[in-house]
Amino acid sequence: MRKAPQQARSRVMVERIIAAGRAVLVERGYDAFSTNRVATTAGISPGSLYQYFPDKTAILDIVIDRYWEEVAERVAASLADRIGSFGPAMIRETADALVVALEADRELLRVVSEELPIQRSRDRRAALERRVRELTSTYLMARPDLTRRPSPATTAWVVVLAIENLATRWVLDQPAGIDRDALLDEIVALVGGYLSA
Amino acid sequence: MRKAPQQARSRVMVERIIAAGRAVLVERGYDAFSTNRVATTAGISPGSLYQYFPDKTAILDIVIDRYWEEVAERVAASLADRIGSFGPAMIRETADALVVALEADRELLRVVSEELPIQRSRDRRAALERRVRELTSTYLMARPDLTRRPSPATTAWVVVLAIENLATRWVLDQPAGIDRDALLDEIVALVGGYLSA
DNA sequence: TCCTGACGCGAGCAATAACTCGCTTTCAAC
DNA sequence: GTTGAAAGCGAGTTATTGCTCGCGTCAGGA
Repeated sequence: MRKAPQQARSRVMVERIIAAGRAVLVERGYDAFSTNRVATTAGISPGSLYQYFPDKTAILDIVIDRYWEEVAERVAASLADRIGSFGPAMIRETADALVVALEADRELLRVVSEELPIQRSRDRRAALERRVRELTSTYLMARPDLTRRPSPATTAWVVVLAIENLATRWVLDQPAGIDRDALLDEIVALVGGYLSA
Repeated sequence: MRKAPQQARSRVMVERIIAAGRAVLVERGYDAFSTNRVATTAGISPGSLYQYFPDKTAILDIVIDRYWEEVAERVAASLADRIGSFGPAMIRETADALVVALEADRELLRVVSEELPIQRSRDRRAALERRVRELTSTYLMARPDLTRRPSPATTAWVVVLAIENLATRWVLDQPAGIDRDALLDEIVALVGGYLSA
């Protein structure tokens, strides 16, 4: 950020710009994400925009960061509720929390996952993924009775990737014949079967 | 294509343009994929480019189409070799064929998967995915003894998505501590465990 | 060899977009 | 109320890019 907003009106404007950025992204797509259009949508002038954001990508980054932050927070909250539980129920509930979090802003998920040059959101997403993977890995090391797989790190990699991808594709594609409960059944079967294979 | 090349030299040029398109994509990234740069890289003038391609996206589409075509062909060839076989060996060999096919042009895979606004390659990729899914689904219906999962369509969706994603991420991220054999072990365990869950 | 159409060229047009700068308006401390 | 700084404006600058068009060149059949 180029300069910290000091007065209340400017803090409001920064928020309006971010909100407008999200709106443009969702309603017009990434191609239409120009500084001029974001400014117009926010009801301000391009010059004002550049008082607080050094360039176009800074706005984009904040929108994306906030999105993943929100997803992470929701999943983390669900996990915190169930510390100590384990087995199929835990898998199911965690997957459910992820699906709910992704569904909360399906339109932005679509843009972020399918339209954006992924490089942009990659770092933040990878960081989130790594955190979850490490959590899973240490959990597996602490409870070796839960699986017959030899390497906790590898196992965590597989599980996290599989769940993340299934949840994302399900939310975006809404495949016919698979409702939410069916999806969770499949995820539990996939992960459960894998861990005891 | 705007006009069919008739003489040999123009046919050569069309190929040179496509090759240059691939090169620009791989070496400079999607952002640098401009018609002028593609023309310069091909050693021709922008005007010549437009004699055969109606617009920029036409070149891009051909490059991407050819990539997925090649991947599909390699996997299909591997499957054709093993018609009739089944079980863990088939899973392993098919996954292996996919990994090999994706590794053949890792750099282009990176651009196509991570840098391109996915919408571009989505149709072709989705078509390929659907073909494989339907194949898997009918196979599962013909051999209900192979799995305990109730819905062949859903099972195929899960299996294809999981394998595709694990293979792609492995090729692109080269995760430490997981070599090719380990990856295939994990895929076999994941899919095998799931089918008998 | 000549001629016609296919081929190829590259300067340049039109549109767009990121970003700036000189100016006015608003705020708040005194 | 005065004043200096912060906030806000929007026309304009610069750079890029997709694409065209008029003109010269080359291939190959007669």
